[in-house]
Amino acid sequence: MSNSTPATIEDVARIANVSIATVSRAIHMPEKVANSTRLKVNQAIAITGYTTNAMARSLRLGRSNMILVVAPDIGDPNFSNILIGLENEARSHGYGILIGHTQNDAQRGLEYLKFLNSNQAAGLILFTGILPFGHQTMTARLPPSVGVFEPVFNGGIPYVGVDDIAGARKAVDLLIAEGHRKIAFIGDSRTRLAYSRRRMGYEAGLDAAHIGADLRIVFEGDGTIESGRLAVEQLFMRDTLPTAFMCVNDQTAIGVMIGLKARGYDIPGDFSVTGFDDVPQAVFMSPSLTTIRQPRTAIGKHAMSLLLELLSDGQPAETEILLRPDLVVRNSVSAPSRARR
Amino acid sequence: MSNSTPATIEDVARIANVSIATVSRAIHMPEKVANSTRLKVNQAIAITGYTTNAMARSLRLGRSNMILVVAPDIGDPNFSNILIGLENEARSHGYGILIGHTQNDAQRGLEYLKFLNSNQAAGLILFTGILPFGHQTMTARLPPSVGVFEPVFNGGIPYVGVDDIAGARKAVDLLIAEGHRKIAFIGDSRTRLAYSRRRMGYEAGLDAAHIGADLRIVFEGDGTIESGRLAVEQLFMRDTLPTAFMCVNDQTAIGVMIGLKARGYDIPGDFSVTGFDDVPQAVFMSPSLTTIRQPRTAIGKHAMSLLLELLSDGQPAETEILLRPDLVVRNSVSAPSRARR
DNA sequence: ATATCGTGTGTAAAGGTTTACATGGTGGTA
DNA sequence: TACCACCATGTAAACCTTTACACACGATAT
Repeated sequence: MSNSTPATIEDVARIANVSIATVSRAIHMPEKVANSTRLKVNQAIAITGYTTNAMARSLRLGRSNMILVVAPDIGDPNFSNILIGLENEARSHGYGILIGHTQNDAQRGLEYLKFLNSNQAAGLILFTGILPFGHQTMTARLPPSVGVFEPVFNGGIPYVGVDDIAGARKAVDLLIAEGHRKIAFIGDSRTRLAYSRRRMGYEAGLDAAHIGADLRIVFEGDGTIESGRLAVEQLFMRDTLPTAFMCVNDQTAIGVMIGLKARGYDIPGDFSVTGFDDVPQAVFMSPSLTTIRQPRTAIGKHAMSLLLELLSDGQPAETEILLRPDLVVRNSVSAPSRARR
Repeated sequence: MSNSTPATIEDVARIANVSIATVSRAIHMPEKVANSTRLKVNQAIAITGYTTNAMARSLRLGRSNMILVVAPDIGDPNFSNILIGLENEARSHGYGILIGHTQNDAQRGLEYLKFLNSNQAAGLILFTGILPFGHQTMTARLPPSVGVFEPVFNGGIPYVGVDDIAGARKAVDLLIAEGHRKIAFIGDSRTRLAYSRRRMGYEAGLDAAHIGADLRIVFEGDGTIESGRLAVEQLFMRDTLPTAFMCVNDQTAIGVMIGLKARGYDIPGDFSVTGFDDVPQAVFMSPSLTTIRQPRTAIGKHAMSLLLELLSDGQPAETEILLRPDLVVRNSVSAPSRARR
């Protein structure tokens, strides 16, 4: 049982006194072999401790049982929970997941492309909105792929994300319900499509409340903590102050809060702040951040099952799955202060 | 170039007008083939876009180019940065990494064991202090393995971690230097060896300062936020109050801070608190947490290079690599209040 | 001149699996 | 009884690579 070399299908066949073909069938197409034979084979498998050599199997089948997951940054706090969803779903279907991160480095992107070309992955999960493989992409044969968070630039790849417009709408509606009318949007329309959509939700909410363009303030940041801080500085300088800051993501919100606190303001007493994503830190901030939660594990699960579907059918059932983001009310929002209203 | 099926070594051989053996040699043992031939082969490779089929290669060689990383929980905030270190180091040596998490579920552990047995991974990185494979472990042939954070129970497996004793010593020394003498240790000696070592650092620090057993308070928790909160409750109930709480990890410290704040105390005015790990949240807490930083990316890098060494040599150069943890001074520690001293 | 050696290349086997095709046996129908 | 269909199983090829071994050729030593 604990021999030096692993048992092969041939060892099993010898012990069960059948051919290797029968062993293979007993494992993968049990209904094709007689009950008595199947029993013998199973016993032999138990005796030898045989497990199918995945290398040989993949070679023969021309596809592996691995899914490559490529993200720009695995350190991203959004990443790990998605990974859990991906991993669970994959494993329960006999697939494993391989991870790679590009750090937006074209060289590394190419390495993954080579990796895919060498047949090491049956499918691909992409976290970036763009294919990380440079211009070679056009000529490359990609395996079945699914995007996460937002559509993949080159098109043709289904994706799983969150309904950003609806999510943003929930945030802005909350602020309006609390009585805010002068609501700033600290955004970032350049890096991610999802971010542009959040802005659309913001605009839609104000439209619905008949709040005119004269009360709208939009600051274009880049989704980082620093850009949130910068937004506060700029708005104070231009003396166009809102009563609430609706931020495109939690990072930006953190920056905004740092900026406001540095100027001695109280949150939410003087200004309300909302985020988007519900990163793990959000609950530990002071005040804890009211934000929009992404159902991360569910996103991972859906993305993987969509991919698995693709792998078996060849045709995606749907090209876009948008999950419902939920409002998480904490302590960074209140009614606008009388003084500033 | 973008044919339907990938180019094989045979396609390259045909175009270069050599045998497949020569192609293989040109790629893997370039010094064995004549310059002119190597040139022809390289051109043919460029034309066909050939990449070695990793499945076939692994099958022939009897080992894969994948490293399996098994952690109890990939959502652990300590995890992702280590992963970055692991991934970078692996990739730069032509290996990819596969990830798995056990959630302390024996069933899943067994699946990974089968996975290893089917030759899909050349090596193993283990995050748990115990082998996650149940009692089958004894009989199993494990590939070369390296532990992270702490030694692996069954022994024989080298590991990379942090010098927990020295790290804890830095924390307790800081508290003592600030003037604290009655320092509680909120610990957890049961789940992880690393945690016991941190306690040893605590004891050693007090010994060195000649602070007697009568001033030492040790609460046995389980390393969770909740256990930190509970520790505060218990100590208040028993009316044995320290001036500082030295916590076995940041989670516990978070709990302690929640407990103290709930009772209306100011940190660090009334009580000082230290953590260990420097999780990403630590900086966002209020007050921000003074803690001991684990060099996570470096740990990942070292663990992987140790494993790669094992894969080529067969013999580990060393069986234990302890990295130096650094004190990160933030705002949760000050001199003890006069009232409580 | 022949023997010896080294260098560069080709031939073919092996690695473990899946599956198209062939085979043999059983039961049913004409 | 003869034929056919079907079912369970076996045989062998194929997937793509690496590498031990054989071979051919030219150079060097005897």
